This record gives sequence, C-alpha cells and structure tokens, in this order.
Amino acid sequence: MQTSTRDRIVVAAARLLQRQGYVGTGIKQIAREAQATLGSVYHFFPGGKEAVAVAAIRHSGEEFAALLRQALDGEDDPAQAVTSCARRLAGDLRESGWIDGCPVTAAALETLGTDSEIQQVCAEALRGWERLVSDKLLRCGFSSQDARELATTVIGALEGAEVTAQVTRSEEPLLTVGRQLARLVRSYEARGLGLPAGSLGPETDR
Amino acid sequence: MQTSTRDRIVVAAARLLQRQGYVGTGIKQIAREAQATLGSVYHFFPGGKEAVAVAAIRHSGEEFAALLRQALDGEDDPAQAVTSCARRLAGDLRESGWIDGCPVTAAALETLGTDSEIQQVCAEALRGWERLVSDKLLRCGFSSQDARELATTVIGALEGAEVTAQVTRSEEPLLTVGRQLARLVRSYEARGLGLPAGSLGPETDR
DNA sequence: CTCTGAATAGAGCGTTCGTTTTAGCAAGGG
DNA sequence: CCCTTGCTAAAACGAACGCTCTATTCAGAG
Repeated sequence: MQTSTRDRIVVAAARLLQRQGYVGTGIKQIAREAQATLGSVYHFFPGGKEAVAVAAIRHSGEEFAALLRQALDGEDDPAQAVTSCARRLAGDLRESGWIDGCPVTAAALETLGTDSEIQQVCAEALRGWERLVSDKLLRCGFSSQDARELATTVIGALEGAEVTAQVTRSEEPLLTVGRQLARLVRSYEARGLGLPAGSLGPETDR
Repeated sequence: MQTSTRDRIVVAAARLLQRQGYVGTGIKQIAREAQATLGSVYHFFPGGKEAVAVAAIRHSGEEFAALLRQALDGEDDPAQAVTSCARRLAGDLRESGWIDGCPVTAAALETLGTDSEIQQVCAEALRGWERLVSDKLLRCGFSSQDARELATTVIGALEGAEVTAQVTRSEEPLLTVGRQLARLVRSYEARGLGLPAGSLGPETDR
C-alpha cells in the first residue's frame, strides 16, 4: 500500500468537505471514497465525524497555504503577487468545474452555531493565510498596520470573490477583484515610505 | 392569524437556512419553527424542500437588498457609503451572536455540485446586490466599467469579510475591509472625471 | 342545507445518518 | 505454541431524514 489508510481518509474527507460541506458529507461516504472501512475510520479517529473533519480541514488549510505561498513568492511586486493569487484561484476553480472552492468556508459556516472545534480550526487557517500575505507585504516595506489591514482585506476579498465566482460559474469576479486589490496595494506604494529600491517597478498591469 | 401560514414558512425557512445551510435544515424543523404542520408546507410548496428553499432565499435576497439600499442612500459620498454598509453588517452580525451571516452563501456553497435551482436564485441575489452598488457609483459619476468592477469587488469583499468576521467572532475584519474599500473607491475619485460638484467632499475619514 | 376545494393535521413509508459492537486477520515476542 | 497488538470488516442500533398518504376541519358557492 502506497499511502497509509489514515492519510487516505484525511485526503478524501478534505475533498468531500470542500465540495459538500460538513453536514452534507457522511462518514460512510468518506470511508468509501478513501477505500477504507467504517471500522478503520473510527479506529484512527475515535472522536468520530468531527475529529475527521478537524484533521481534514487542517490538512486543507496547509495545502492552500502552500499554494498561496507559492503564488506570493513568484512575484516581487506585492500588487502583482495579489493578482497572481487571484488568477491562480480562478484557473484552479474553472478546472474543477466550479466546485472546488475554499476548503474551509463551507464547513465553517455550517458549524457556526455549534460549539464545535471545527470553527476554531477554520479560524486558525484563515489567520494563517492572512499571516502569509501580511509577511509578504512586510518584506516589501509596508508598515505593520498597513500590512495587517491589507492582508485581512486581501484574504477576505479573495474568499468572497471565490464564492461569487462559483455561484456565477465565471472567472470574472476573481480576476476583477484581483485587479482591484492590486490597485489598492499600489495606492499604498504611491505614498509608500521606506520601500526597497525598484519596488515601484515598471507599473505593467499584467 | 396575523401573518399567512405561507409567509411564516418562508420567513422561518429563510432564517434557518441562513444559520444552518440547506442540508442542515430539515423540512420538519421549518414547519415546527413556522408553527405550521408538515402538511401545510407540502400544500404550499409541492416542490418540497427545494421549493421552500428557493422561496426563502429569494426572500432573504430582497431583504438584504433593502438593507443595502438603505445604507447606500444614507451617505452622499460613495466611499463613506461603502464603509457604512460594512459597519451596518458588522453591527447586525455582532447583535446576532455571529450566526446570522450572508443569507445565500451557505446554501449556495452546499448545492454547487447539484443542478438545483437554488444556485440560480443565489446568483440572481448576488447580481442584484452588485447592481445596487453599481448604480450608486454611476449616480456619483463613475464610469460604467469602473462602477461595475468596483461593485463586484465591494460585494465580494463584504461577503468574504462577513465570513471571516463570523469565524473569528470579531467585527474587525468587516470594519477593516470597509475602510480599505473606501480607500479603493477614493482612489478613483482622486483621478476622477466628471464627478458632480462637491463629490470629493471634506475627506473626513469617519 | 349540500357540495367543493383549500388548508391543516399527523401517521408512516423507505432510506440514510453517526455510532457502537463484535468478529476476523496478520505480524511479532514470549 | 499462545497471546497480545494494530488494523480491517461488517452487522446492527436508534434517530432523523424527505416525502407520501389519508383523515379532518372549515369557509363560501350553489
């Protein structure tokens, strides 16, 4: 066996949660999809469905963080880095047939009223992503507060645009928001303080 | 009887869908909450659960549109109008104990894979809200394309910030995004063309 | 009055839910 | 050899699911 049963369960659960949400995904379905049996699932996750979901969301969160980090590091200019994130998200979303959206949103919204551990894991994932954006901006010379506020905005806007893109089955919302976010970032650079040399760049829009 | 049974069903379904999503809300629960019986529900909605959800989401969409319209019309400056929306959303969200979020997001995400009519209604609601913002910007002298792109961004960002605020149980994401969106809108006004007299206003930040 | 159709009320259908329980299997140390 | 340990397999539990069905109530038209 190439991958461990536990890992297969986590990966399958992550994909199913991303597509169908928490209540919409059954334990038996997860087991079937992971080519495992119900006994195995409860063996590795005595905490039941919620424990599986927590592990799966944590996994998805780290996976998305890696994607984000890659897109951010691929561009020197922070504004272009943000549009690059949006383009990447749009492309992946289209490829999946508009169904593989944000891996935490659906599960988070469903478990808000409860005192589940799930929302806590979702909050950690969100904060982690904001941290990635914030660090990138700090490295580009943004002030601590500007970086934090922009990071909240970037992650929030991408999150919302992703939902809009899924519902309308179009890349346009994500691409548009990516452009506008870049403009917002540049509005800080214009009056920026202590920016590294050359960071204002050639102002190419693509 | 003050309100009709049908209306009670729609209102109860709308609130439950907003809080628990589509799969998480049962027909019997809707009937109980609406002080109706299962027979009444199927009498008014022969289409079953999905038909109830469609009517409920449509209702929620119009309700939210009214809130949006009110917040937008309350301010002359479009930038301040946007922050006003964010503040209003943040306040309402806090008052509800962080559970009454966007009325369409949860239901939309859960039914994406299916060919349900629900996602279509959600798309209509989103487009309607964007239209409200876009019209406001047009009235303030923005170009057609700028208004459209900004409207997509504003609605998307508010959507995402609302989710973030719910998950982290804090008004801060919504308020921050509201501020940044205002800045983005002003970045157009600064180089704006053909703005109505006085629309640049006194530049107060609150 | 009778008749009709809208509206209400709820039992019960088959299915699936999350979970528990019991049994079976292969590997390894005594 | 036995016996523990880690893991798999499957049957079964009570509860809840969406939905169908029949029975009942009630208002207004003829």
